[in-house]
Amino acid sequence: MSRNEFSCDCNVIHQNVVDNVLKKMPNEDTFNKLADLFKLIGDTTRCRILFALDQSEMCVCDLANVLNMTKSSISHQLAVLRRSGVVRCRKSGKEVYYTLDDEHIVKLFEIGLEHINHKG
Amino acid sequence: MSRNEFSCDCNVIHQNVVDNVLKKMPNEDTFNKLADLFKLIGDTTRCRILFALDQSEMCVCDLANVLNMTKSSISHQLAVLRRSGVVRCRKSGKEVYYTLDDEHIVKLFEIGLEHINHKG
DNA sequence: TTGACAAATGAATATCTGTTCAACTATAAT
DNA sequence: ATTATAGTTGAACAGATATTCATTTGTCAA
Repeated sequence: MSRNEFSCDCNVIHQNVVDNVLKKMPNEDTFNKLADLFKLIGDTTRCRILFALDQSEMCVCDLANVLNMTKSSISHQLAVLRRSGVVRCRKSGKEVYYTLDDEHIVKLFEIGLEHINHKG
Repeated sequence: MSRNEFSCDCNVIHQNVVDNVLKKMPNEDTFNKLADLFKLIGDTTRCRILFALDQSEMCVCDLANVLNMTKSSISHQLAVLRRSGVVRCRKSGKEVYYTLDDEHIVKLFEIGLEHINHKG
């Protein structure tokens, strides 16, 4: 009957509360996607890359200079961001130019900054 | 002159772009705080805890049942959330009741979900 | 064609982080 | 007092992840 097999090591104390919350909770897949989204921008390097790209389209070398990091590590992170569909790239000669491909991220940044300035 | 000592392994390709972006970029401390905030909600378990607490105040046992996890792991995560000031607790008898202490987080969830439903 | 440079990539390393396990505290009930 | 339960905590472990290093690809210039 209970959806808890053996993972939970205690009995329910407030059954009605638990049932009510369970009814309203999104499914596991939704939480995984949501957490993945925040994990994506929950890294200083990627935060800075996205902020930089929000200001201007840039090639990997430019980004490496702005962030003061190696091209390789930037490239690795750009690959992550590309796979997640938040940045797009365009090749021109030897250089590869990156741009933001998702405006939701900027919105999240704005609220995040608001939160930070509001608290400590 | 350049703020890049030896960390960056390439020369600037578009100096004006780099300079412009550098001027607009927030400082390192801001990025760390921002990334920490997103890291905090960038975990499935913590996401689910916060969602649950947004529905109703709950004790650790209730949460353990809702998430189908051990009390210990829930308690560890609650400690993280407490330290970051997003949840608050209230003791009553043997039980400890947790509530949300930050409405910004819920806002972030909303935009995150919007993004997820919009994309895949 | 050769050399130089931008970028990507795979493997290895180091670090970080979530869960488990065991021990402990505190409160309530018998 | 003793027992049971709610919750916390620290250490250990396992899995994830960011950076480094070495190598490779592709493009431009000489």
